[in-house]
Amino acid sequence: MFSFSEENYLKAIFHLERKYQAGVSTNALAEEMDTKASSVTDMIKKLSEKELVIYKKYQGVKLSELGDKTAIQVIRKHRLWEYFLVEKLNFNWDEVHDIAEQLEHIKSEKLTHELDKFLGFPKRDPHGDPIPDAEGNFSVANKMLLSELGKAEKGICVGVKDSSSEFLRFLDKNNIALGKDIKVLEKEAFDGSMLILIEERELRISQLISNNLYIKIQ
Amino acid sequence: MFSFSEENYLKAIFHLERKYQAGVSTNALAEEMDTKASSVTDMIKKLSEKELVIYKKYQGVKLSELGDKTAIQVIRKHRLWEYFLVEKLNFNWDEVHDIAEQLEHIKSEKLTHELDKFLGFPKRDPHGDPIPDAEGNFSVANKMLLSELGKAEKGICVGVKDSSSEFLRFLDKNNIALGKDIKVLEKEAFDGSMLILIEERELRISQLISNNLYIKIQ
DNA sequence: ACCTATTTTTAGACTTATCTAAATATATTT
DNA sequence: AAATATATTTAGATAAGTCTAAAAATAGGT
Ligand SMILES: [Mn+2]
Ligand SMILES: [Mn+2]
Ligand SMILES: [Mn+2]
Ligand SMILES: [Mn+2]
Repeated sequence: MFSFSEENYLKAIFHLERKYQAGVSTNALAEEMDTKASSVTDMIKKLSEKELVIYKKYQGVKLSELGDKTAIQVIRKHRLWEYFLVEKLNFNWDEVHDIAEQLEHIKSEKLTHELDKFLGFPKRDPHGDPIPDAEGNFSVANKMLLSELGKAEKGICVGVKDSSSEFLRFLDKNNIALGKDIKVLEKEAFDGSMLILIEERELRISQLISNNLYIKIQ
Repeated sequence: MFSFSEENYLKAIFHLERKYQAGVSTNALAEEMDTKASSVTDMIKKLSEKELVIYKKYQGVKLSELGDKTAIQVIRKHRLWEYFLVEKLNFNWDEVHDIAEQLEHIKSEKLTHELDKFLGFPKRDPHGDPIPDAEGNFSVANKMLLSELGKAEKGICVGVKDSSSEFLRFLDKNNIALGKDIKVLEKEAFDGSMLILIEERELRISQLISNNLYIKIQ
């Protein structure tokens, strides 16, 4: 159907549309895809010919209905495979992204569906991101960033915003994991750092950390 | 490491070397790869530059040690994924080949190993073909073709030579499956057809069928 | 040994996806 | 409103993998 490269562009546009709640600029896409603006223009033209995106010169790009649907299916596969790797093959959550980048391009609707069934139709991937169902519906969670919580407020850790290996291993090292209760004990106005209580341990974390942890309030 | 196309060529050369027990000709490879001889020559040159094959103009091609090792790893992944699809995801044995053709190119040694472990280190794929271990060792079985059996001889069905959907579905329809006992009741000299006994049922099969079923004698 | 048929290679072209450098359009400042 | 800066597109090139058509090498038959 579509090439790996086309699928990767669609996915990138999908994420950038949500990030900036607007059309996606050539430069933003070049940055996200780690490529040059001229390459992006070329690809956008091709995606536009295939009716996957809506594109007007110099005006940025956005996904068509078909492009959106296609991007979601790629994301669905990515997250299902990540879940598979962690839950069935003993991978750690910081090791799965690159492999899922490959697996997300495998073409077989039956495979995707049977994998989903085999995994018990999981709702979230190892990083707390929602796994769209076969129809493309995401289950939305009312999560917020830990940095938005005030003193004495608490919630459950439900996701990470940054899912780089570096950040995930930092969390591992400090025993921060999805599903754990977190309570804000102190909040430092000067640098945004906070003292949190997690599993009876007190831990001081910088704002960079609290800005990348999603919390659900009960 | 290597491209999908390169890996597919290596695999094809590997299979043809065994099929003809000799160097592989450009035309044979073109036929196997479903492409043109000129494309084969181009690719062979590239593989030769990368030291994956030994090639002398007009003299055919054979795998180097590195090429052999690489081909075996691709075959290992192909067969492990086929096993996974049948044993864990409820695929029928005639549905898995095309998906495995995609999955065999996923690059991650850890993934291959963890998958192998998860599956219980299976020795054979759903078609009875041996799955090489991490070091590339195949377990050899002393199988023979059903067509080579004489009247009153018997054995266990352990593999298929042709693993096309058409053949596999024919076997399904006639309740022929790996692991079943087969006894030759009659053998017709005229057309090579035979009457076999399989699970208390008598079945007449043409030589085309008996030529594509592997049997192990007790 | 020569002629012919077959196999294999080469030459030149095309597609996809990328790049650099240059041109053009849009946005921001003065 | 003009000048300048930034963003985007175009032009032309490259690499991988394929193709067709033509040339060259090998194999077979007499
Ligand atoms: Mn990921
Ligand atoms: Mn994820
Ligand atoms: Mn197969
Ligand atoms: Mn197989």
